[in-house]
Amino acid sequence: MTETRNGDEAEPRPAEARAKSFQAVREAHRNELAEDYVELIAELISQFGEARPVDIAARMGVTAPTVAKTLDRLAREGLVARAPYRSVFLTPEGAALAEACLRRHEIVVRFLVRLGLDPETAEKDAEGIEHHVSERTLELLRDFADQT
Amino acid sequence: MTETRNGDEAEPRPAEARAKSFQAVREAHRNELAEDYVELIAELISQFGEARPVDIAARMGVTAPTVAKTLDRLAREGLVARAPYRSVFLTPEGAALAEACLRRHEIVVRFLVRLGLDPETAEKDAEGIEHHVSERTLELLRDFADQT
DNA sequence: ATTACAAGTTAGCCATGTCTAACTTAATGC
DNA sequence: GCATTAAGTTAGACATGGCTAACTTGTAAT
Repeated sequence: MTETRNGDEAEPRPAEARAKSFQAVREAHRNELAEDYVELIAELISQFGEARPVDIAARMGVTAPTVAKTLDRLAREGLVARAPYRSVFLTPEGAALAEACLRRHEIVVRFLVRLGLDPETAEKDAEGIEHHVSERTLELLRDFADQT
Repeated sequence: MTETRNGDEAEPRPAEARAKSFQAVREAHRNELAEDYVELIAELISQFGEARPVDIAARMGVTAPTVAKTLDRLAREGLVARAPYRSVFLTPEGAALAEACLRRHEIVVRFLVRLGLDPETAEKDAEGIEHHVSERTLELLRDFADQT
């Protein structure tokens, strides 16, 4: 039996298309942490001149060893540069990614606020949403936010 | 040195608030898979009368053993009921969760389409976004989508 | 009734992301 | 300059969510 189906009904949505969507979400999840880190690191650097693991930990809401492990991965991936017992810095690629993320983040926040959400909740929701917004959707959100 | 800071500048956003946002996102991620499964199972049941692991696998874009493992977890959590070599069904809690998710999913899709996105991309983006939308935001999206 | 094939399961591997506990290094204050 | 303490690292545990390979079960067709 392959998918008992009464033939004349319209296919709600092909199985493979859905599979692709879910695969894309999983893919997004894999990048998500990296994006949050470089975004935060960029911010810390512009605020304090450096990004220390302890500050990252406080803002990400995780412990220091978790930060260390993640930074190792990001270094492996060429997004950050680090030396033992020193602050973290972004590579050019890391900086580029951070900038793109920051831009996207701000668009999402601006959109949500424009929609009528309070800034605090907007920040919170944006944190989750931003990684799942396609380029096309981002444009639309921007247009909406920029509407007079 | 605790957070070198020049004192008179306004705090961009308190560290603990951000930590909370990220923790919320991680929390959402933990529920995400469960929600996607019950949502899909509900749909398969209404379409075909039953939800078979093989159909779930095809639509989630994963292999059968992965589905089996996940279904075991969902059963442990009381969301689905299953017997060896049989189709899967939802418990009352599972059905309730599925309904809530479906409702949310549709609002997000409707909103995106209303915004000007093509239905296919809307479905795709919704899959990622829906799990990160607060109740308040959902209301706003609904209002926007329902606007004449 | 047997056989063959599709579906489901089990076992075991791997990477990720979290944690705690224990240790090392660096910097600060006296 | 030495001791104290904060920051960073290392080791090791655990859960999750993927996978492949190999086995079992159920069913459909001859």
